[in-house]
Amino acid sequence: MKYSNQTRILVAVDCIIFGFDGTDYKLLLIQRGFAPEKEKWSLMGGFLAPDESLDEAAIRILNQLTGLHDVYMEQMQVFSKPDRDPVERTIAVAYVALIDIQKYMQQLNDSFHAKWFTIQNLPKMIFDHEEMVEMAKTRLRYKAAMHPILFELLPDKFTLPHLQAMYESLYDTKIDKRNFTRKVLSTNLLIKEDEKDKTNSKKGAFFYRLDKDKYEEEFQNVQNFIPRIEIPSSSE
Amino acid sequence: MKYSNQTRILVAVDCIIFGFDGTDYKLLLIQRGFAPEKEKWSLMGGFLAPDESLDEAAIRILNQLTGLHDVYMEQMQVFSKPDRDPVERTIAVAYVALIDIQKYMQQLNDSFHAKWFTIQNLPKMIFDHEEMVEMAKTRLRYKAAMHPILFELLPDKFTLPHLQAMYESLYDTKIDKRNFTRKVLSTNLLIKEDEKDKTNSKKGAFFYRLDKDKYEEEFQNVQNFIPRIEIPSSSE
DNA sequence: GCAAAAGTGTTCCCCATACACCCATGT
DNA sequence: ACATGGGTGTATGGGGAACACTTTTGC
Repeated sequence: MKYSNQTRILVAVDCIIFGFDGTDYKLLLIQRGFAPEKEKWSLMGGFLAPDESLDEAAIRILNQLTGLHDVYMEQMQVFSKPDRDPVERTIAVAYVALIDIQKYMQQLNDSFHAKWFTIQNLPKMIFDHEEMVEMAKTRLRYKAAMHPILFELLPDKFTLPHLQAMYESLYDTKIDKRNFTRKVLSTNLLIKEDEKDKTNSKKGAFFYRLDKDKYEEEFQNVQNFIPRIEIPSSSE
Repeated sequence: MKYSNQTRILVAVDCIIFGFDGTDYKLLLIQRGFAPEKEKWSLMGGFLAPDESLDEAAIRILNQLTGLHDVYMEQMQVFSKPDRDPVERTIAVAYVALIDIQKYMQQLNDSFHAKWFTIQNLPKMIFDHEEMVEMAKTRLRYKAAMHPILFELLPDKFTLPHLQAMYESLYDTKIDKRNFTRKVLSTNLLIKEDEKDKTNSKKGAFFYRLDKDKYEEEFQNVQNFIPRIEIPSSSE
């Protein structure tokens, strides 16, 4: 039995994939090799299959491109303007993924002609993908101000200056390192390693790693990572 | 031209409609008069039409039931388990609406057999609608702790005790009225009227109304309406 | 020995909380 | 006059922000 007289619609999933390279936020895009909008860049996307949920579809699509599993990903919003895809009426469910660029580098699937773009310098994209990215940036800023979500972008071992640079770059602000250190360590989410990272200084900065259990346990707690910032608007 | 070899899917819109009657939070449900799941209650829903966006569909569907325009409504999340609707594969985009019960009372469309339920005492619902409602409650608590969203549930004129009761009920807590008053008034979102509401006391409580312009301007600012509350988890 | 980044403590101020009494009015 | 809910001020403490010098080590 079916519902009669109703329109069935194509459902796409598009993944907005963020990374951080130590200095800048990056977005992973693929070059579209076919019409329409050949030459323009595109989010990694695909269509919802009959036997999978949207979350499963998003995981599948992300994995096709990056080879990664166990990536932080969440549903953002559906884009549904009737004419957003000129080929056919399609609605697109946008997912946001945060990945550690290092891991991706190792597992890249090159057949998609993917490329990282710094988010201040994005190319023309197809359809409404630019709008999706704008919303994702806004939400990331909104959410990261209150939840320790940016850890998803970090490698397993990272330094406090590295972490601080992520916040400073995301909010385009300078943060006092003493206050930042105190605030971050007071969450007890970080575990100090003995090892140091000497790539950025002669003295070297201690590595930390995330206390995974505590992180998951306390993820929802509202933190206050960013001082005095006008937290950007969000439709959430 | 069309995309070939892809599955088209039915797209539903379901509206989670909250109200507040001065004491309790309410949810507006309709009784399903047809199989499957006859007798159970349901969110107000409908299917996405070919020429409308999801936002438009949600507004249309809400209007059919309540007759209301200009209602606060936002997209929550898509529910997409392959077997969520036994009739046919359907994905459902859940929208959350906040309405002033008084206004609704005047404009109710009775042909849907709609009824308000207090949210502590909800009936069995069809499909995954209970899950949708749970998520909506969680998000409302999450968002209302930081944004002045609950004003959407209030009539044009309301009193401070009325407003306080909304917060106390939502978070199941007692709030000190002096601190609450100070905090709320410090937002400058409220305009005091000369008139008093005498329905709840002999002395009467002053009416306030919302400064609409300021409200829209500052909606995104992160406030801090709820003291010492464990803000409930949210997938946002 | 010097340049360049990492690490570390203290003071102050503001804001959030806790707390109790008087006011207005209908009965 | 009294009961009921409405309205108001103050004192205290904690946490966020501002702020500068020492340490390490590769060159």
